Amino acid sequence: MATTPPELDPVDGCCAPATGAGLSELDAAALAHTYAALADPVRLRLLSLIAATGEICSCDLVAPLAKSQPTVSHHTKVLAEAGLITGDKRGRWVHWRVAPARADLVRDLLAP
Amino acid sequence: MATTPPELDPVDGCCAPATGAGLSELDAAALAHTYAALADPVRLRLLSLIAATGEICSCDLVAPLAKSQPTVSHHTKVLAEAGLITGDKRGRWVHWRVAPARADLVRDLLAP
DNA sequence: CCAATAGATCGACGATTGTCAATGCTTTGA
DNA sequence: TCAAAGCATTGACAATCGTCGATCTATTGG
Repeated sequence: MATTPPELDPVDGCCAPATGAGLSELDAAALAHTYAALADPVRLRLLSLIAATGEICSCDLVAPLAKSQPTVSHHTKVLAEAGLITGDKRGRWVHWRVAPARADLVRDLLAP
Repeated sequence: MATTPPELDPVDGCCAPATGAGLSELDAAALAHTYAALADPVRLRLLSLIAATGEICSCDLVAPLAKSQPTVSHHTKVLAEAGLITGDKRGRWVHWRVAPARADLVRDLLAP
């Protein structure tokens, strides 16, 4: 390794400065968005409740999480926007499930 | 559903208040801490650079990430505190590597 | 010993986030 | 048709976070 730092040009004013190896900035942003959805204890417990029950209604999430209804609604929205869960409204209730395409991933994410 | 929240006592000094299924609050907090470390695009690119090179010095991280030196230092600290990377100081430089115990995990986390 | 360099820490700033009370919308049951 | 229930949205607030300039510490080379 160089005893003198390689001094790649600081920023060439234009495009992504040749990160060379590693994640692209786009991939990094997308990944970070997913991990941000998992970066909250309440959301992790929420997700694990959904994963454990297979399907659960929002009204049955408020009590175990010990959070207000708007707060639970907020967290389900974040997880849904990250594509980790999907909810379908049947009558008065919204039933949440792990997004099918992400089922395996979610299982791994909850027990790493 | 109870219209009144069950009023679990915030913490009963003892055990996890019957979440029933799912993650314990302790496990959730620990997991969330790890995912929080991954919830930033710059840290993900930083981690992928370390993973790609096997070992890299801080001075070689500033340019590819296009962030100031204090910012890079901050991010390496966050990743290290999450146990994802370890750095050893050799002379004037700190060399960063993926934490050996987490190598497999990190590989999966970067290519999910 | 001194000047230079790698890196950490501090202080400050704007931006984002988690939370709840209040309110609005929609669907059901009577 | 009406009251109630499930859920979303809004607005506000404190707390946390990402970033950088300035500064401090430690190590090297001369």
